Amino acid sequence: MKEKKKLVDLSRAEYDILRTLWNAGQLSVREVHDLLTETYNWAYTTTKTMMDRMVNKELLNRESFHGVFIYKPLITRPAGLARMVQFFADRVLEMDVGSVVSLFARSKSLTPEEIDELNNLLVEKKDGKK
Amino acid sequence: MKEKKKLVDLSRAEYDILRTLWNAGQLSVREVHDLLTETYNWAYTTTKTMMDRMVNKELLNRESFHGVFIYKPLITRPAGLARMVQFFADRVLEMDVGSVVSLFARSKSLTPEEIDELNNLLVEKKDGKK
DNA sequence: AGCATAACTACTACATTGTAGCAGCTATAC
DNA sequence: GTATAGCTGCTACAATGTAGTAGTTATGCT
Repeated sequence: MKEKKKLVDLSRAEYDILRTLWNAGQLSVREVHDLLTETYNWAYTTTKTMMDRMVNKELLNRESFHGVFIYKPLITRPAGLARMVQFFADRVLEMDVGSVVSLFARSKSLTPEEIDELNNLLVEKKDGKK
Repeated sequence: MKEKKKLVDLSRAEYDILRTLWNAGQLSVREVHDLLTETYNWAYTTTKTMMDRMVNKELLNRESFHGVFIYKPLITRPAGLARMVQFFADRVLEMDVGSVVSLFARSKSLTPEEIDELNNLLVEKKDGKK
C-alpha cells in the first residue's frame, strides 16, 4: 500500500499563484505579481506575503538567484487541481467527477498524463471515503 | 439600465450552507448542522457562528419561529453559483463559461429558468469586464 | 410547583488567510 | 559617493474558519 498523500486544500488565491507558476515553471514575486495584477489588484507586498506563506506551508520552494528569490511550485498541477475539481463536481455541479475530468480532455489545458494523475487522485479519494 | 447587482463572492463554507438552504427552503441551525456534519465536522457553535455572520452580511435572513430561529437564503442559487462557475471555468478548466453552464443542463440540479438566470449573470459579468 | 436537563442564543477567542504598510538593505544611476 | 528604486523581513489589521462559555428557555420528571 502506498503512503497516503493527503490532498491539499488550496484557497483561490493560492491556486492562482500556483497556476502562474505551473505555467511559467518558476518566477520571482514581481513576475507573479504582474501576471496576477489583472485578476487581483494586490499591492506588491500582498503577493509577497502570500508567496512567503506558501513557502512555509511547503507549497512553494524558493531559491536566491543573484540576490532575488525565484519561486517554484512544490506540488503538481493535477495535485493542486484535485480538491477543486472534487468540490466543484460534488457540490456545485452535483455530478460525477468523471464528467468533469473529461472536460479537461477537451480543453487543451492538461496533458493526458496530467489527466491520468488527476483521475488517480480523485479515484483514490473516492475509495478512501467509502 | 437596471441597477448593477454586484456578484457575491462566497467562501466554500458559505456556499455549502446556502446549498442546504436552497434545497430545503428554510432550516434551523440544528438542521443545517446535521446536514453538513458529514462534510464539515464542525461543532454546533461553528455552524451557528457561520450562519449568524451570514445574516449580518445579508446572505441569510432569519426569523424567530416559536422561539427558534429559522434561516432562509437571501440570494438565489444561480446568483450564488455565478462566481464559482466563473472562477472554475476561467481558471481551473480554462474554458469558456458556456461549456460549463451547459453541464448544468445535463445534471438535473438546475431548472431551465435557473440556468437562464445563471447565464445572464455570467454574460453580464463578461460585458462589464471588457 | 420546583428543579434538572437539554437545546438554543449571545458573546468571546484564537488561528489562518487576505491585504498591506514600513524600514532596512543593495544595486544602480548620476 | 549619494539618491533612488526594488527587494526583503517584519508587523498589523480585517475577514473567515473553528469553537468554547455562559446565560436563557423549554421540558421532563417527581
